[in-house]
Amino acid sequence: MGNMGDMTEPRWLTDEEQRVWRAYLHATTLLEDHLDRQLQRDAGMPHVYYGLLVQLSQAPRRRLRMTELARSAKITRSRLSHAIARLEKNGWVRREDCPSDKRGQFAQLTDEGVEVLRRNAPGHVAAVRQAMFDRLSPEQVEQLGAIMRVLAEGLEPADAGADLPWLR
Amino acid sequence: MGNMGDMTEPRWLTDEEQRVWRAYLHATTLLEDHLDRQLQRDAGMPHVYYGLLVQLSQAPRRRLRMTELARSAKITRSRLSHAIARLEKNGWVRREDCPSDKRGQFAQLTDEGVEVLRRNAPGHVAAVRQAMFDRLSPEQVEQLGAIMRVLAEGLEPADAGADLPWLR
DNA sequence: CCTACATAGTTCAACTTTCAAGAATGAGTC
DNA sequence: GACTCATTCTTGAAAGTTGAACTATGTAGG
Repeated sequence: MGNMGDMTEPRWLTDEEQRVWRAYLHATTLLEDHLDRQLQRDAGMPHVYYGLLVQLSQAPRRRLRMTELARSAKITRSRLSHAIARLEKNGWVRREDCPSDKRGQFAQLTDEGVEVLRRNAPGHVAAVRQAMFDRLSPEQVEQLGAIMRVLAEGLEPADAGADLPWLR
Repeated sequence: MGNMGDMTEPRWLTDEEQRVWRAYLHATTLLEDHLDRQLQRDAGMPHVYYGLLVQLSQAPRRRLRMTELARSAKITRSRLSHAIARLEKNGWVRREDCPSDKRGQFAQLTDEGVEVLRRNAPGHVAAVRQAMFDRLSPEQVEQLGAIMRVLAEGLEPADAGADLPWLR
């Protein structure tokens, strides 16, 4: 059932495409693992959690609504709830009620959280630089940026509209 | 302690580098989530597990030693043990003792496993194609391949030698 | 006000991943 | 053989993630 009514042979990947796809998977998993370990070791949290602190640090009053933070970090609200609970236990984030909407919560970066970022940002930037920017030519950096923007665009509004492009 | 003796101001990312880095994180997480959901929905397993079946399907006799499979899939042996246990419960993989090394185990793809792949490969390829290759120009595909190969190289021998490049 | 429905965030259970042991076998040396 | 150390794979507990169900509040229409 499902898509079995499609008689056409699927368009397999060419050899070149397969090579690129594997290189992509290979490199992205290695890099994510590398950063995860670096941050787990130095800062005591996974990469995603670190990203949450960064987002908060750049927000006005160093705080964001949960939904907003989830959206900008590309994670589910459920995952964010767990993550913030953990970061709160660490003392790096505090929750605050939203006055204008009693359902709402702000996640706010504490001074301790700022300090954790201050202490770990150099090491993290160094890791990113060493893994990526020190190895690519300026042209490649530009190409990578363009490519990643295209890919993100294709997945952004995500599932909605993906099958119905005329509704965009 | 650690790297606090370093008095030099860390080399922060330029604006352009930051944009590229964010685009990279953004696109890679969206894509991985997308494929995970596609495969979870259609094949009942996460992307990594699907990758294990693919690796096995391409190996001689459709089987690989655990360590070999872990290495080629870039995951720890521990993680692989758990994963294979789960796939075995599904009936898609079977374990076999290695005659020449009594510590060793083969993971072998079952006929059922082959069938699962056969059924899901078209959908998966379509997802990959739609997310990546249908959106990039041939030049971009080539550029992406080159870039990813460079990044992988830098992380490949991984932690060993990373801090001691003169030992390579 | 009341109903119906939408939105914000949390919680629970099932599942996956990680990390630190641990059990068994292999390999080298005396 | 006995000792030591390395390698292979597994296990168990803790941490993280997911998807669905749930609570509470907001919003629109009668």
